[in-house]
Amino acid sequence: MYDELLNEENLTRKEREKLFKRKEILNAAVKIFAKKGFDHSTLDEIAELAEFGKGTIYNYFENKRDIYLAIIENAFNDYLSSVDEVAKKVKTFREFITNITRGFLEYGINNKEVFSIFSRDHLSTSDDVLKVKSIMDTYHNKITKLYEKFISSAIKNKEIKQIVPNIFVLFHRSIILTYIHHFIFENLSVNIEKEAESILDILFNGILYKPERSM
Amino acid sequence: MYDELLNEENLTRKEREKLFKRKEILNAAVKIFAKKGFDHSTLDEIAELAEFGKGTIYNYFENKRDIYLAIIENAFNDYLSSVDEVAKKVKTFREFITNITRGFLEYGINNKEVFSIFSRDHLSTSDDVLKVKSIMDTYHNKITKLYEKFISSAIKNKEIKQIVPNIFVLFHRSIILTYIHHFIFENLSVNIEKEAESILDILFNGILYKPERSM
Amino acid sequence: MYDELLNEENLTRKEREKLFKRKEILNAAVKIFAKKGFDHSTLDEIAELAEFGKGTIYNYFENKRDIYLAIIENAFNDYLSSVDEVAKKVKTFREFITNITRGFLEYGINNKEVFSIFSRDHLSTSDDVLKVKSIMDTYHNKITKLYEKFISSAIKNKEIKQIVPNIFVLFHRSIILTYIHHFIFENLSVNIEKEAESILDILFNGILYKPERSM
Amino acid sequence: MYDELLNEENLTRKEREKLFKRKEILNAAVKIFAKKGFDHSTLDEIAELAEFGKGTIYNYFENKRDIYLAIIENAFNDYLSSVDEVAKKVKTFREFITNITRGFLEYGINNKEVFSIFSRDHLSTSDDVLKVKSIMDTYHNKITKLYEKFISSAIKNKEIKQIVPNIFVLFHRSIILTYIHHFIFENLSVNIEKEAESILDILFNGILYKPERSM
DNA sequence: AATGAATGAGATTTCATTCAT
DNA sequence: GATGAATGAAATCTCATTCAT
Repeated sequence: MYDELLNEENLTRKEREKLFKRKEILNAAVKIFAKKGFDHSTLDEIAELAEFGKGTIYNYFENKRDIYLAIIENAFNDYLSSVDEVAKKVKTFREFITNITRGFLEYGINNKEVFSIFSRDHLSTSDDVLKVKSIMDTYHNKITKLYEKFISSAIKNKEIKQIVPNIFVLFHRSIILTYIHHFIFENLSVNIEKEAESILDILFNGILYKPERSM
Repeated sequence: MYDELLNEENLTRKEREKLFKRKEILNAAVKIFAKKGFDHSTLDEIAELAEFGKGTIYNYFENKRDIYLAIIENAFNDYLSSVDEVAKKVKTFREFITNITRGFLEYGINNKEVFSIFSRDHLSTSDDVLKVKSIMDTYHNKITKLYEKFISSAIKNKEIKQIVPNIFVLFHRSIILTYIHHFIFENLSVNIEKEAESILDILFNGILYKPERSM
Repeated sequence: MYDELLNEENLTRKEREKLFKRKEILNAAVKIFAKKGFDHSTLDEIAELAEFGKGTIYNYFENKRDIYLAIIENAFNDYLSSVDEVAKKVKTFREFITNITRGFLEYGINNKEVFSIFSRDHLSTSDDVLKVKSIMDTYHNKITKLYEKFISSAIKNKEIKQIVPNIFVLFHRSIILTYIHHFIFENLSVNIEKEAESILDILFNGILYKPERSM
Repeated sequence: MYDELLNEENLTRKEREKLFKRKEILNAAVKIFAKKGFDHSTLDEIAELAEFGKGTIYNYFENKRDIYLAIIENAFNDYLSSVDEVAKKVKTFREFITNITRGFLEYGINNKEVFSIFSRDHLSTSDDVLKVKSIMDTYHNKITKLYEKFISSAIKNKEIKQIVPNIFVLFHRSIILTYIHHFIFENLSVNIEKEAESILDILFNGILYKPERSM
């Protein structure tokens, strides 16, 4: 999404350059934040990795927190976009969940740093991160809306049990994050298709042994 | 577990006193850390809440990080102890999971502060300055060992699918934490029995609609 | 006034020590501020001159501005106290003005640094010094009140012309400051009695009521 | 005086243009400096108000301090010029003082920004980083010279008391500044003639030689 | 000549840790 | 053992100045 902005025809060279540099800074910041967390990351480190002077960063972001928020916001934006895209493309609940699961897994595996930031702070309550909370809330609500449509019709059709959409979204995300965490943690390579299959099997059918596969 | 140490007969009064004061400090620290996170908590605050002089803290802990690690360690210790206790008490896989689910839910709801710290750190993927990951590793492995016994026999008995213990532990923990977080966040009151039931239902049976209950 | 606090019997040794150190810092700060002005004075300089670590300053003052305000406030406090003291002691307008002129001259000559700060910023409009303005206003009003009693009775007795107290206070202060400035500027030694006499001569022979106008 | 430079015939168009732009910058700078003081004014603000790029400023001034000094110098220059002009025009001491008083009052009321900067600096006693004192010294001496001629002849003619020219200049300036400050501060409208009269009345009836002393 | 992005020195402030009492 | 005053390293952020375009 952000990247696409760079290709927009209707930007001047200057503007494209500015956007490009901004992205360079964000890329550096993601790496530092992922490794050390927000509070232990210093602007010196970020600037150094971005190969800019410390002061230059402040021409692109108001302050350190802003950089962090931009990252979080971008990540959620990507998340939301991908869910939205899927929602538009598919018909059934199962298709919806399958697609999202795959997309999410893929994103997480390919963006370990973002994942790391995301999973590190998403339960923090520090004052400074209240703003993060509110961003997350906003996106969570939008995403939930997209799930809801599919969930409620699936419930109506007696495809799935009576589940609370809100919880289900958390639940689904939590399973996927767990998987991603596992693969990053153990430094394993991932076959997206296959892992998505496992996740979906458990999600839909649970862990009980069943001789006849129902999926 | 930690508390039991205080009652141990084989400690002198001095030692018991020391241990008691150490615990006082930890109790204060948990509250502060839970509220503000590690970096925004100051030793002044902790000392004040613990009703000790700031310097005194250093007679009980090497430094601020040590206090934090002690808390994390205690939390994982409690977690391990409770899993261990259950493992000793029950026979079947289902009993095992049911008990742990209930116990964990109860603990989380009743120890919001510890839960808050724990859930912030239980997924750390990089070992930053806080060195939480190495503690986590150790405990995670021990806990996985305890799960394994039940999982492998359940698989053998065709009670459950072929699941990877390692992932399952993460998975189980994650679901429960998600629930707890949800209830704390939305400030809802929790019926432990009932919620454990929901969790277990989804875990065992998945979300697909089934007219005839199989549990 | 402030100094007297140090001798108060009802303070513990600790408290007296604290007050003493605070004063040490203020003394250092006055010198730096006088020489360089508020904005060009650094805490490093102040700390060094006070022979304290930079951080120590913050155990006695909230921030740099606070140090400045304490100085301004002390100066005005001294000023007010001395005017008040005189007001209580004397009967006539002429005695009042004479005493104050002498006292002020003496203070200014003996506290060149304070004078320097005082005359440097008393017309500043920088945002940061708005607080200074309000302190100055408060004191100016109190001091004007003390003048008023003498002025109005002197006007009634036809000793002096109809003058606006508010302006007169400014005016009187301004004359004295001019003198002090001159002596500091030219680095001259001052005979307080004599200079006060000159000032008063100019001042009085301007404002004295005279039936036969000579202008 | 400075403005006249612009009309000088012996300048090329280029030079006149350069001078014009320099003045544009100074006009902007005066406004900013008056409002925020030297240190809280940024070159960004000045450049924006002057409608130039930040870098352009450096084609006209060596650095920020230079801009400030140019303003101070201009102000003192105007001050000196106007005193000089009056000195050339009038004969008597009283005319001299009357004219200067009116001129100064008028200038101050009509150039609040310049007045604000001027009155902040006219008493600097230590030559800090801004190096204002040395400019002040030079001008003060020149101005004193112009006063001296009138003062000494007036003393000789027994029009006025024996006064020190140096002090008298300060004194006169101080009274006027005090008035201007008062009117600006209280946001009062000023009748120049009338206020000049008040000032002169107080000033003269203090310093006029009077055979019959009333004190 | 005009520009404004890049820069880094330098300022304030915080706070974990030390240590003399 | 308990204390808290003293400390200075380290962090964020600002902004005058430079310089390539």
